Amino acid sequence: MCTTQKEIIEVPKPGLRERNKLDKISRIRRASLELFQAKGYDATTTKEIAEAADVAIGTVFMYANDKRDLLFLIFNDALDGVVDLAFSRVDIRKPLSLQAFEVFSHFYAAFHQQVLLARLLLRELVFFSEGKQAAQYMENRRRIIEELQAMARKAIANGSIRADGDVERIANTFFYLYSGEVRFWLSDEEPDLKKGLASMKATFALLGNGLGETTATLLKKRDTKS
Amino acid sequence: MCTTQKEIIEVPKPGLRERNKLDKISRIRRASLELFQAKGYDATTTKEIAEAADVAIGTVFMYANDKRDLLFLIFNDALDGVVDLAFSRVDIRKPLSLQAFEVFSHFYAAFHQQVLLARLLLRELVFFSEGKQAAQYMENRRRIIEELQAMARKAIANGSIRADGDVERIANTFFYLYSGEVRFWLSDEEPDLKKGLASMKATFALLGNGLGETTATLLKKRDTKS
DNA sequence: GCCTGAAAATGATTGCAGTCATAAATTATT
DNA sequence: AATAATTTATGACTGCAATCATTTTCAGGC
Repeated sequence: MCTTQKEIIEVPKPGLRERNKLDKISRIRRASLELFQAKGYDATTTKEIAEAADVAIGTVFMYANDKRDLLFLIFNDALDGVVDLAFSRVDIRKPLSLQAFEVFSHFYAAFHQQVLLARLLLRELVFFSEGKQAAQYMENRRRIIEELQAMARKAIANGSIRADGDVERIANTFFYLYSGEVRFWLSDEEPDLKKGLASMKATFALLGNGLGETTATLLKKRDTKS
Repeated sequence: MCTTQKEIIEVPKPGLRERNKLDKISRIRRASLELFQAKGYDATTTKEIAEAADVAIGTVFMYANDKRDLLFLIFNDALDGVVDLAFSRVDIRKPLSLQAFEVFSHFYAAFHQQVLLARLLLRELVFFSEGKQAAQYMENRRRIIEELQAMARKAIANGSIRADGDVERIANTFFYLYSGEVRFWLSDEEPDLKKGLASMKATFALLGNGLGETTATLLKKRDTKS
């Protein structure tokens, strides 16, 4: 029976070693979160975290390349979930800029519950991270951009945005604007969720409408054709 | 003669103390630059910098709050100059997105000469810096945004962009796009100046033209009117 | 030229992030 | 069941960033 079951289910055996490992990581994450919240990031020492997690200091640095990597360890799983949720709710009938806004608003909601840590996360987050956990974060970001590209592609197929657009550029542009907006929002002492969202929405709309530099040209062309 | 001269020129006397100070700062800057370039940022110790600059370690931390602040110390003066140059060359007859592109292209040129350090600078640079030198950098950024706003205002007066635009939002938007673009560019192993500039130009043009979400609406309105 | 207060400079010291040689725990092999 | 191989865990230790009590240097008043 047992052997049969083993053969039927493909990946059912986490293995003792693996389970121990995950348990330790989990304890480190919890300890980091609690101590960072209670004492602040700088005031918390990695040794304290190790003690609270009941592991040796060396173990902490097995799962986080350095202290800042612990911030990613804390957020990564949660953010993966947010990405899933955010993109499962897009409505491709809406204007693309609004779709993008709604996607990113989920991130705002998540960050708003952890302003202090979110601020630190974004402070430490940069294009050139190297930590184990930061790598997962980067992967997450790649996914976001990919999904945005898919949205842009559909919008073009839809005819809801101009057809000459480069989906990669469009996706990156939304991401750059989001990055700027969210940092600006979090740089406030006590970030206001509604205000932050309104600002991002307006900025996305600006991209949607454009500055109007070519409007004149566009109208002229049409006149000539018709 | 001397006393007369003293009275004529308003701020001619730097004072010995001030001169010593500036000299020390200058030596620290030079030593930091040389060592960071020669050995890399992480491999260089602050003690080495102090020795090379012929000052005590404590003195280094009088003029830089921390090690990352030294990066700003290195770049600040140069960047101030770049800002001056960049904005002195704007041609308000061109499309706003092109003006902005030309402004930021000066930064690309500057960073291109110091890719490694520029990467580090932008890695360490964030919205929430606190160092003495970082503060100067922030001030610099404020100036950039202000100038961008002025450019947007003129463009509206010009009639070269839609009049309903919020200049603050427009300026921020350009800055966010630049920030994203420049980081993406520098994240490449060996950043290509032309490619980087072309990418920023295209992204700015996208903002200028918009995604075309409202084009249909716009044309319809016009048809109704005429 | 001397005195006093203030600003700048110093470097021994401290506390922490992160390492690494060693050990323990788990899995694989016979 | 014994042994080998591999992965995970450990914590004493190291090197460095950053501090701060003390000393030195300068300016301005008398």
